[in-house]
Amino acid sequence: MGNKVTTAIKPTREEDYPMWYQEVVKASEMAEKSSVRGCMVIRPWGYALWENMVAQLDSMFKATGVKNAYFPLFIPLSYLEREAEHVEGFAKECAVVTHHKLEQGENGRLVPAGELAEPLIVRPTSETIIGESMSRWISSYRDLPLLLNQWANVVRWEMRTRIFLRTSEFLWQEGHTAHATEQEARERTYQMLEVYTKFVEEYLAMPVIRGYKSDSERFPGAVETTCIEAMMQDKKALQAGTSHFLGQNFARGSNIRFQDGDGNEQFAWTTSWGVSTRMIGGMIMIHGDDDGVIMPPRVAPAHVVLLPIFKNDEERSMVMEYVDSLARELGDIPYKNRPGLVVEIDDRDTGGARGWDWIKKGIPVRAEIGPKDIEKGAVFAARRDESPKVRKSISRGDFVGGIVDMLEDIQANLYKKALEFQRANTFEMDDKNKFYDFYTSSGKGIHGGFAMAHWCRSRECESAIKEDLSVTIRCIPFDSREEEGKCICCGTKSPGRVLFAKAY
RNA sequence: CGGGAUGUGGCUCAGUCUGGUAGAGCACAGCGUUCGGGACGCUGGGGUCGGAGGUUCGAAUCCUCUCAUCCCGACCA
Repeated sequence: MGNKVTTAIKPTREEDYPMWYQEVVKASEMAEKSSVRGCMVIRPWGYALWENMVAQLDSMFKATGVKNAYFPLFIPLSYLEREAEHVEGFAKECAVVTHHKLEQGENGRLVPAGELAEPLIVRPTSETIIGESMSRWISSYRDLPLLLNQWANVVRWEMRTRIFLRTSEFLWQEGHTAHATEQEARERTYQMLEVYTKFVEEYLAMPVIRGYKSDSERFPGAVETTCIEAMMQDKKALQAGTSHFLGQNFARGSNIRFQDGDGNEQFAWTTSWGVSTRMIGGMIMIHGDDDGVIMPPRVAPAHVVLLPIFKNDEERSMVMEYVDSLARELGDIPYKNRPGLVVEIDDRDTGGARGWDWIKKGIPVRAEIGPKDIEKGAVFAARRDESPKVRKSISRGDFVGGIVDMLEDIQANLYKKALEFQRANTFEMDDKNKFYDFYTSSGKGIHGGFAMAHWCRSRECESAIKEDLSVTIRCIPFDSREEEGKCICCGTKSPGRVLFAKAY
């Protein structure tokens, strides 16, 4: 009782962060768990967000010369075997198709029949099957570089799943490129990581740290894996995207060869890079509050919801007329990569619950419009990045004229807030005891944060820390300064600091 | 795949120990009163109690089997 603040989402982040996340996803109607084990249903509000993300990323890829294509869902078992580390990495989580039809069995149940000569796996990633095509398409250095991307679903049979963050089936894009030289392939690897960084920071408003993965965290079969890591509000790290330099490993496995200008035959150098629906989970966890999702305006499924208020039919027709014309006016205002603002009109007569539905969904701007506003030629507006109670009367002209600035201001605020949080919870550490305390000290189940600490580069120290604290090396940051130091674990010489954190 | 728990209207659960043939809150529909407000009242729709078998005059409740989900451990965009 008393003056306790009621929140739309229970439990709150502080009370139980993982449960809060589940509730936010449900309450925002973005997605739900499917009756199919480990899979999710992405609902219209969540899928519209994904479509906006896809549209933006797709145009950014194309601007770098990448072209889209589509490859089979099914991959012959033998293809996977072509790269040794790749097999090891993915074999344990493959869905396998062994039959091609169903027959009536005893007691009328359908049973699989028609066993396949060679089982097919459902793609967990497509390096091998795309490599097979590349090997046929490439014969000369003139065919290079080959820059491909596919938007697809993939399946990884996960033990424990979490909606958006880790599901057995998920949506993503996978870029695959082949190059004549090592240097060009490496540059492409970094270039695409930059694209991801730009997208995630400028559109999802998520500040990230770019870096290299340690050997143990590398993509199976890659020579070098780069990544972007973001800090969630529970101070855990989430990998938001990866870009791999594959060397000639997959080219050897898939026989991707070309003749260079001197007539010599060489293996191509390849890359692959991907981001997935997991980013949605990250966006929710980084910006959401105890009232639900907060959508960054630049990717929001809709920008403004208009909430008409009326008591009778007479008021209704007057208010709706005003609301409709306002919606049309807003719909003609271009915003970022979109031709016009997306406006929702919610005229349900469900009392106050109506406004809260949109708060939970995270729409950037709400505007209540009733007879009093119309009289004043105004709207009663609220921003999702402010308390639900903060609502201001703004003249219609100022609202329409200032809406883009308001959206951009929300976008900037979200990024700023997230960056401040990340910085406030990132520490340089040189003392092993302090490091261990950082990740074990009590306090509502949320510990530590990001620790920038020295590491001797040995696998032993890395796994000792993982064993002791469930803390892993998220990346070796690109921009960490040259600095000699002592390994946080064993005390021997270290060439520089790396980013440690608990991770999703 | 090991350890623990749970399956009852759309959701959260009570009822299970001490068998007697299904309940609450929320959500949903209708009507009314309200309302710049997560409102209130009345009325109503919706469940073969995860599934199969057994014990019994009678099973949500007891027994056996089975399936599924969740939490904890080894893997992961």
